[in-house]
Amino acid sequence: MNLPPIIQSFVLHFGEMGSRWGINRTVGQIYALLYVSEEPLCADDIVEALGISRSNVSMSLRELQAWNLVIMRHLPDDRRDFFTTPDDIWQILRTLAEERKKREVDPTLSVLRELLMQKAGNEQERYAQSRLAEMNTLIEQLTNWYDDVKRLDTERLATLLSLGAKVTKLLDAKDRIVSIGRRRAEPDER
Amino acid sequence: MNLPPIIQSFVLHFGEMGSRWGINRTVGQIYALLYVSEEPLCADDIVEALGISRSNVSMSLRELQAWNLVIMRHLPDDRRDFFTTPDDIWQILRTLAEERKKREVDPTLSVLRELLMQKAGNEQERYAQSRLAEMNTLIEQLTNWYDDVKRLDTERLATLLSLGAKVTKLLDAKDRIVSIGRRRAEPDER
DNA sequence: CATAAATTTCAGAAATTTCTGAAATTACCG
DNA sequence: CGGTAATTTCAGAAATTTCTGAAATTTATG
Repeated sequence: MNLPPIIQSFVLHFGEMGSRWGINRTVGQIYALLYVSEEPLCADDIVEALGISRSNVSMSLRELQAWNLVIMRHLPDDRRDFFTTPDDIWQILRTLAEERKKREVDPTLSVLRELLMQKAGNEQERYAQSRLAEMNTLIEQLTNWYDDVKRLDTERLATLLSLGAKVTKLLDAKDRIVSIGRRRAEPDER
Repeated sequence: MNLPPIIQSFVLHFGEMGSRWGINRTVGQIYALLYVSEEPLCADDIVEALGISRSNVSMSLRELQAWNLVIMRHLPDDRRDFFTTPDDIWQILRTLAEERKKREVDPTLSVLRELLMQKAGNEQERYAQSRLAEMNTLIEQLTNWYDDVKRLDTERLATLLSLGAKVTKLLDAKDRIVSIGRRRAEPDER
């Protein structure tokens, strides 16, 4: 591996974190490299930059494509495939959330629903089902919230984020304001 | 493994999902078993239920304790350690979020900050740093939001969730209401 | 359609992670 | 203390995942 120091550190870090994030080292390194590269890279660029085998690059790129985390591009008069990450980091975040949900949450939700349809055979199973029901409800609340929020454009999403918990205070304030509005004048919104 | 069918399916599912969630099969199975068990279990109960070695149970419980996902309890006149999960699933969610942040996000944030302090050696590194800066900003926004929201009590958190994207609409509405309030009367809140 | 370039596939090697059984340690009790 | 039950540690075995090189396939071109 022969990269400028800052880039190398970043690439190595992503490689090490890979296992915690459910991807492997090479996939993490390739992603990091593409993320900080201004121009799209072809497979052999990656081989050279990271010092890994061509076939490993091929399989790892395939993995990244399955995650929708990289974009394949073509240059005129060049039949090689080139790869980049999207420029917009908010878009990357959305993709990441979507794919992780698909892989890490949806299968569990579907198992929970199936197990909740079954008839408990004894007291032990009845208790277990009550716990599964709690988990199911929680995950449904979270995914409903997520489905709602993911449709926001970036600007509104950023607003929502910057508000954080203040939202609930705003809600309280809004209730008071509405009641003041009702007392003193008829607002044109409910 | 000899468990009632519903519990067995749930335990096996958590085991399979384990690798996607960054824990291993046994840890996933033990957690699932404890989660659906009404009474605390001791290590030998787990050995028997899951058909795995005593030492594996010991190491996996240690791992779950490191994640703060299980609680150790003692029964009178019994020197064995018993284990359960917290009853409150919202509390479980908070713990999970906290621990995943600690393991999956914080190390990256710290690397990003360090790399952003360094002086770029060339144009390639300058571009890379601009990308790192974007990532750093995004992660900071997300973690600030998280730090804010995690302090909410369960009721307010549930309210926030159920609102979802409607929050931004409420904000718009609130602006209009406030302006109406201002025009027609002096509200006692800003 | 022959050739060449690029990419993918895949069997087995290498590396890593997980699991076990035996031994060591700890905690408690009379 | 000495004994016993419970737990932990850890070296190596087993299982799984990752990686490679060689061969096969795909794609474009004259």
